[in-house]
Amino acid sequence: MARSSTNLRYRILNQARQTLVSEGYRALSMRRLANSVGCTATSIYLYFQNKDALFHALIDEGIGLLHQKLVQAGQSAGQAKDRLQDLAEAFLDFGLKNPEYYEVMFLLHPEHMERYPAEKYRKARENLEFFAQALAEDAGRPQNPTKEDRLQANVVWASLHGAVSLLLAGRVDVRLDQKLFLNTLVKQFIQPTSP
Amino acid sequence: MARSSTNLRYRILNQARQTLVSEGYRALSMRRLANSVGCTATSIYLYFQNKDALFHALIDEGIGLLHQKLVQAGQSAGQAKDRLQDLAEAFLDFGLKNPEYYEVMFLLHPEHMERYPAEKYRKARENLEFFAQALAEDAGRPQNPTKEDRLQANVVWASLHGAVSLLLAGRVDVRLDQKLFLNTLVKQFIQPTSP
DNA sequence: AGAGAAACTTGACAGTGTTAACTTAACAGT
DNA sequence: ACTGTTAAGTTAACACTGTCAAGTTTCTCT
Repeated sequence: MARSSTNLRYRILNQARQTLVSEGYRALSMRRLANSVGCTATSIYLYFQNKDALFHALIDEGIGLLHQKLVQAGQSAGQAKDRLQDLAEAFLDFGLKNPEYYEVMFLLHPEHMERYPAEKYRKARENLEFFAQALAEDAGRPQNPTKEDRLQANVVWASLHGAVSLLLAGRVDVRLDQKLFLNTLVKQFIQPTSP
Repeated sequence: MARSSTNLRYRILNQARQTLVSEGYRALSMRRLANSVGCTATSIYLYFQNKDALFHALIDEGIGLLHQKLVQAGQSAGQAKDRLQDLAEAFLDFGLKNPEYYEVMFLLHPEHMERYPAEKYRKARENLEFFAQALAEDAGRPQNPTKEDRLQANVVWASLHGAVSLLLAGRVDVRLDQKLFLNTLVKQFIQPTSP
C-alpha cells in the first residue's frame, strides 16, 4: 500500500469520527476503519494503544468541542440568569446535535470501555465550573463558587444529561413536545427572581 | 450432555442475570453463558431469537422489578409530596442498587441493541404514570393527571435518570456527598408548600 | 552505499454472534 | 413392540472481532 504522505494518526481519527457519526458505534471495527483509511488494522496500533484509546481520543475532541460551545455561551454579557440559561441551552444543543460524540463521551461507560484517564478530566471539570460560576453569580456571590454552588452545578448537569440521554435513546414519549420538555426542565433549576 | 429436567429457558435467563450482575456486560457471551448453564451456545437460540432478545427478557424483568418498587413506594398514605419523595427515592435506590439491571434497561440503547419492542413499554409507561399521578395530586388535581403533569413527570424522570446514570458511570465528583447530591436533586422538583 | 530507525504488513490466536444440518430423546397410534 | 412425528440439543462451520509477535518495506543520516 502506498506510503501516505500525511499523518496517518490524523487520518485515522478523522475517519473514525466520520464513521461514528454516519454509521454509528457498531460499524466502527478496527479492520473496517483501517480499510476506509487505506491501511491495515494493525497500523492503527502504532498510533493508539487499543480501541479504547481511540475512543478516548474522540472523547478528547468531544470535550473540547463542548468546552468551546460553553465558552461561547458563557461569554454573553447581562444577567447571570440569562447566562445560566444560555449555558444550559448550549449543552442541550451540543448533545442533541452531536449524538455520536455525546455517546462516546457520556454513554459508553467503564463497563464497556477502559476508564477515561482521570487526569484528562480537567477540561470536563472546567465545563462544570462554568455552571457553578453562573449559579454563584446568580445567587449573589460572584467570582467564587462555593461548595453549594458546585453541588447545584452537579444537579443541573445531571438533569441536563438525563434529558439528553433519554432523548437520544428515544425514550421520551414522542407525543411530548421536545422544546417544551427541555424548557420545562431548564426552568426547574432556574428559579424566577424572588418577588 | 445430560438432558436437563427443568426448563432450560428458565435456567439460561437465571444464569444470564447472575452473570450480568456479578461479572458485568462484557462477560456475557453466548458460549460462556451456555457453558455455565450446561448446554451449547446454539441451544440458547432455541429459546431466544438472538442475544438482543435475551437482553430484552432481562429488561422485562428489570422493568417489573422497578414497577414493583414504585408500587410499594406509591402506596404510602399521606401527602402527595411525601409520596413523590418516596417515588423518587425508590427510583434512585433501584438504579443504584441494581446497576446491571439499570444498564440493560436504560443505558444500552438502540445504537448497541435492537430496539426494545414498543408494545412492551406498557409497564414502563405505567411507572412514569405513578409520578404523574403524585404530581397531579400535589398540584391539587387528584385522580386525573393532565398533559402538564405528564410533562412534569418526564422532567422528573429525566433528572432522576441523569443522576443515576452519572453516578453509575462514576462521573460525579467523588468529593461530593452522594446523599446530599441526590437530596438536592430531588428537592429541585419537589417545591416546598407555598407559604 | 550502507546502517539504523521508523512505518507499515503478514499471519496468526483466541474469541464473538449466528446458521444449517445432523443426532438424540420422548411420545402417540397402530 | 414397532413405527412416524415432533421436540430438544449438538456439531461444524461462516464471517466476523480485537490484538500481538514477527517480518518486511521505506526513509534518513552518515
